[in-house]
Amino acid sequence: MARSEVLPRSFFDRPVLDVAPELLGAVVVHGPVALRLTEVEAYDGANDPASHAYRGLTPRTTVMFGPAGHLYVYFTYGMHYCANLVCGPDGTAAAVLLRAGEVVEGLDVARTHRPGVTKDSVLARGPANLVRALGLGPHHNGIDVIGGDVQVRRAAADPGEIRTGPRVGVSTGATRPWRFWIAGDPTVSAYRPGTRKPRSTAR
DNA sequence: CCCATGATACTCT
DNA sequence: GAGTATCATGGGG
Repeated sequence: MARSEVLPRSFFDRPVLDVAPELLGAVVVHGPVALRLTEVEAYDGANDPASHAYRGLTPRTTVMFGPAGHLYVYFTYGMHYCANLVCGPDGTAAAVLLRAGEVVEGLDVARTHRPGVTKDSVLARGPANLVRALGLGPHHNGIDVIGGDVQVRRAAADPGEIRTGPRVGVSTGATRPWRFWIAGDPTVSAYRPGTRKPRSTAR
């Protein structure tokens, strides 16, 4: 039987809305820690007001405009790092934000990355927590995930279990249902489920 | 359980 | 100078 195959660059070098849902279930590996992705979001720089790259190339977004299969790590809210997988051809700025996952290997090491956390299901819940659980940091910005320090193994979630909804924390382009997660997964469910009751009255 | 708020520093205009 | 692809905590139900 096939051992888990490392995703090739061609997997990432496609439209980001195709790649994102297929990443659910895939396993990100860094050192002893392996993480099964349970929640991701797509960002499409050219067409997406919520993307960091929407306003064009800046020093920070250089990696997003580069070739597929590299890691884009950014700093936000004064204290957190988040990680994306760059998609699409060189010159475009699409990427998939890694929002949550389940630690499936190296649990002991992942716990040391998240001191004080007692429930394993929250080790990698939320994009900044995921980065910490994996032991990633700003120095991983731009690294190649094909044959490098960080890799992604192919594995697919049950298509019937995939849900979509609006992205978290974005103010512009918020209606686009470009968040994808695995239904009922404990690493996702407590974190802003897509079924918020809308306030009926206009404001 | 759910919601509201403060912390904190980098990036771009 | 304003905004931010967030998290942990604390209070109320």
